[in-house]
Amino acid sequence: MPSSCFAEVLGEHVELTTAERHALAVLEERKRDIRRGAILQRENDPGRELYILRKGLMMSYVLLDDGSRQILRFLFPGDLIGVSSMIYNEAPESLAALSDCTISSFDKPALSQLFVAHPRLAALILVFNQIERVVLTDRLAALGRTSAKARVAALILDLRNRLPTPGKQPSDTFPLGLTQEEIGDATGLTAVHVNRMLRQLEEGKLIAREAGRVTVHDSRALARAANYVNRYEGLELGWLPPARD
Amino acid sequence: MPSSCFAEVLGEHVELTTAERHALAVLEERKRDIRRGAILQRENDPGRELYILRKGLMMSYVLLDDGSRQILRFLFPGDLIGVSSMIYNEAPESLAALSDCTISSFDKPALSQLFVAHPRLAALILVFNQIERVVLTDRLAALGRTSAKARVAALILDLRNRLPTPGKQPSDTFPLGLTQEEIGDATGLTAVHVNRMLRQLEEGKLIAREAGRVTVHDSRALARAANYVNRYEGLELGWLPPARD
DNA sequence: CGCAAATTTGAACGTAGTCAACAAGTGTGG
DNA sequence: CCACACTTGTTGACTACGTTCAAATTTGCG
Repeated sequence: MPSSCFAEVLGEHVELTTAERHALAVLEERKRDIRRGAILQRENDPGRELYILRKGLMMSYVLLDDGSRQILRFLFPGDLIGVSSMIYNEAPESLAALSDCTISSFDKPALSQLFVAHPRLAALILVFNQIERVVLTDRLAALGRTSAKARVAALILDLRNRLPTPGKQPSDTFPLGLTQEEIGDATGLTAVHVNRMLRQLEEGKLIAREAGRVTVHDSRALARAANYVNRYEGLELGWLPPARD
Repeated sequence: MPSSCFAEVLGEHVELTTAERHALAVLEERKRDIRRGAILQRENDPGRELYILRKGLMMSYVLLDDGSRQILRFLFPGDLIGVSSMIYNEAPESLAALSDCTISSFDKPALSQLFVAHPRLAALILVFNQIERVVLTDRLAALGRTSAKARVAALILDLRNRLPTPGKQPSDTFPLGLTQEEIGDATGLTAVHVNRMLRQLEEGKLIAREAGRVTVHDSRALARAANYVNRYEGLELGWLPPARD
C-alpha cells in the first residue's frame, strides 16, 4: 500500500526500492484538506513550500495587468507542485483548487536532502519536469498556431487522459469539472467562443455533453483535430542512475 | 579561464568548487562547429545526445501537420539543450542553428553520473529547468492573452537581455539576427503582421531600426507594453544542497 | 552584377472578441 | 421547502484584430 501519491506516479515508470519509497513517504507525512476555490499560493508571494496533490483538481495560473487570466496547467493527484516558485523570491504563478482537494506540503530542505540521498529520484524529478515542459510547449504551439476548435479539442483529450478513474484506464465519459470561462482561460479564448466550439464539436459528433459530463465519441478524429500527443507515454529511462539501497 | 560555458552560467549564481568545475568541464570536452541553418536534432528522431551551446544563436521548434512552425525557444551560449528529447524515444522538438554555432555534446550516462557525484549541480540543473519553464509560461500567457504588439515587444526585450555582449551588460542596440518570419513563428503571428507591429513600435518611438540592428529607445514603455519580467533575476537559492569537495 | 530571400504596403476577408439579453442551474437563507 | 440571488451557459448581432493574397521594393549574397 503506497503511502505516497507521488511515489505511486514514479512507480509506474521504475521499480522503486524500499529506501526510495521511504524517502518519498517523508514528503507526504503532513496532509491537509483545502476547499474548492481556495488559493494555495498567490503570484508574487514568497514560495516557501512545495506541495504534492493527493486528491482533487487544481490549476496554476497567472493574472495579467489588464485583469485577464491565463491558466498554465491543470494539476492532478500525484503531481509535485510549486517547484518553480521555490527558486524565486516571489512566486511566478498562483495555485488554486478547482475542487475540494487534499494536499501534502514540505519545505525546500526536504527536496534538497532528497537530491543528496537519492540521485535516481532526483533524475526522476528532472524527468517529470521535462514532461511538464513538453506539455507546456505543446500548448504553446496550440495557442500560437492552431484554431480555437483544435485547442478546445486538445483540452478535452488531455482531461480524458489525466483525470483519475476508478480503474486507471481513462474513461470516455467524465465530468468536465471546469466552467467554460476556465476552459477559455486555459485555451486563450473567451467563454462565449468556447461555448460555440463545444457546440461545434458536439454537432460534428466528436463529443456529447449532458449534465456537466462529457463523452468522447471519436477520439481519433478529436486527436487529429487537436494535434494531440500523450506526453506521459513513450519515455526512455534506461539512462537513469542506479537506485540507492 | 573557464573551460565550460555552462559552468560560467551556473557560476553566476553560486560559487563552484574545483570538483564541480571539473565535472562540468567533462561535459564540454568535445567541441563542434555547425553552420547557420543546420539541424542538430529533428523532431521524432531519437534524442541520443545532450548539447551545450558555446557560441551562436539556435532555436527549438515544432512543425504542425498543416506545415506551420512554432518556435519554442531561442537558445544562447551556456544553455543546456536536448534534455526534453533525452527522456523520450522520439524527440518532441527540433533544434536548429540560426547563426554559425559552436556546440559541445555528451551522452545520457554523463548526465546521470553528474547527478550521482554532484547533487548540488543536479539541483542547479533543476533550477535552470524551472527558469526555462517559467519563461515558457510567460510566453504561453503572452500568446493566450496579449496583443500582437505586446508579443513582439516582449521578444525584443528578451533578445536584448539574453544576447551576449562584449561587456556582459545588455546593450540597447543589437543585431536582430532573426527574419520577420522567424519572429512570427515565435510569437504566433504572420510575417506580414510582425512587420506592421515593428513599424508601430518604431512610430511610437519605442524602438528604432536600421541595417538589421534594433535599438531599444524606451525599455520602460516596452516592458509595460509587453508584461515582461526578466526570469533570470530574483532567484532564491539558499536551499541548495552543500557542494561536494 | 544578378538573383533569391526578406521586407514593405494595400485591400479584402474571416476568426474570434465584444456586448447584450435571456435561460438554466446552483446554492443559500428565510 | 421555497424564494431569491448569483453564477454559468446559450444565442444573436456587430466589431476588430490579425490573416491572406498579391505586388512592389529592398537587402544580402554568390
